[in-house]
Amino acid sequence: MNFIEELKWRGLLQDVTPGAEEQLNKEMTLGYVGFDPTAESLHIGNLVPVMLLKHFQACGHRPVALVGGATGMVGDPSGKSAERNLLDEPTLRRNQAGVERQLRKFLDFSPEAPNAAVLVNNYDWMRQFSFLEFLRDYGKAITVSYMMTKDSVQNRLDTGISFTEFSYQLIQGYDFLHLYRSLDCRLQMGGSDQWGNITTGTEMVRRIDGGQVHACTAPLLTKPDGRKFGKSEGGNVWLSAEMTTPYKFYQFWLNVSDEEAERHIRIFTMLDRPTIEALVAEHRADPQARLLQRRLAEEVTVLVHSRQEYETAVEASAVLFGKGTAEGLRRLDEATLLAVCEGIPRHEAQGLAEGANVVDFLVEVGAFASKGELRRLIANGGLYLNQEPVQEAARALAGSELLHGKYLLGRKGKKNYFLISIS
RNA sequence: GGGGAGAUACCAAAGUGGCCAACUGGGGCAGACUGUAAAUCUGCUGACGUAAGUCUUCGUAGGUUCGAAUCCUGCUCUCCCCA
Repeated sequence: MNFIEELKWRGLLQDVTPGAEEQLNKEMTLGYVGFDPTAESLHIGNLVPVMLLKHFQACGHRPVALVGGATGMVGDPSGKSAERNLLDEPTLRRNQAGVERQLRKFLDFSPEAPNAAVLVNNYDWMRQFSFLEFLRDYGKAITVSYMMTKDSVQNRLDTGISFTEFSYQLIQGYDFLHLYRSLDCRLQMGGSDQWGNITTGTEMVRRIDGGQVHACTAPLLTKPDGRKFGKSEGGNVWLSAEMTTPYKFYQFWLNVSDEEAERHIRIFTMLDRPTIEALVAEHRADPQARLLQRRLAEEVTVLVHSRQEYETAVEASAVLFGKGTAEGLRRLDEATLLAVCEGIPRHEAQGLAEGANVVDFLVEVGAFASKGELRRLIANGGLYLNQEPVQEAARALAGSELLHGKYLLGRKGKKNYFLISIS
């Protein structure tokens, strides 16, 4: 399988250096992607470069996942409109461990495979560098005017950029040189926002060692309206089950628009071309069945979580979004109810005073942050309890409304559920 | 080193003594329509309060004033020009 061709039809290729394809066709090649540990978990935006590595391996090449323990200490200016605060050391190390653990899951590291994946951390080779040594041996190879031409720097010239973030590309560039020297790694991949940083690397390898290395990038995903990809109601969609429950994760994919679904199924699944084309055709014939969304959600949830967690998410979705009438909900036995609600936010209450006011109660247990907000929501008709709309804010709650005498299933808008359990 | 400009709510950006909890746009949330879609339309978007209203907010610390986001001073940060 030709890697570059594969990326092309999947819509995963934005830029590629001339000669990259020849190199890949010539021999098994090492290629790397860097992940800076800016959070304890990767999010679905990072899934794009992860897929690059997966396809790279599937095409017979050897993927290197680089965790940016060192680069993460400095801060990448790419795509940032302002200087960020540096993460402290303990946070960074915790994040690093989390990211490493996740990366291991996506690639084949089994030692018997000739193209087994490799995991490295640039902190390992950057930490022993002295500042002077780095300046003398590597900083000399790159001119300031070259560094200034990068978009990531240009965009910050008016609003300000520290020397620290300005230097980021040198550190990342050195990574490439290091991997080239130590592993004969010849390709760096990433999102298109990384193009500037990556080419600084290829340039350093060329000027310092006279080596020829290559780069390719994937387009930055945006929603059809141009907004950033990867956020859903209330924030990022994380790969960690603790930070984004598998249910929410599944729901995110199930909710993508038709347009996005057609693009995403090529990007985020390993399904082959005929399979995908058939699915797309079938979906277009009967869009309301949302076949594409279902399949996409299945593939990605199974990849990131597991088959079992996927199945739980499907069951929960069926109950919450099916013909979920109030009576249907009451008929569920307690175990099923709890299983269904596993992935949704949960709040504990110390007991329910008979006749307690809805607004006061929900804010008290922490389901909502502000009474004003909740009142507005109710006035708009957006609050449901046990699948029935709440008409007025002053309504009182009765103990008889509780499911199994201790649960209250709330819903904000069409799809945001929460469960309150009362002891 | 010298001179100039600036810091406003999630972001962008008005406001230059009371009419400002702060125009507007984006984002976000909700409603209608639908397919848990897109597009469109509508409402909301500091906290508390049914409301009248009260409280906290315009980089930061003080000051002037009956009254400040708006005026003055110190501090922090940013940008531009000259050297």
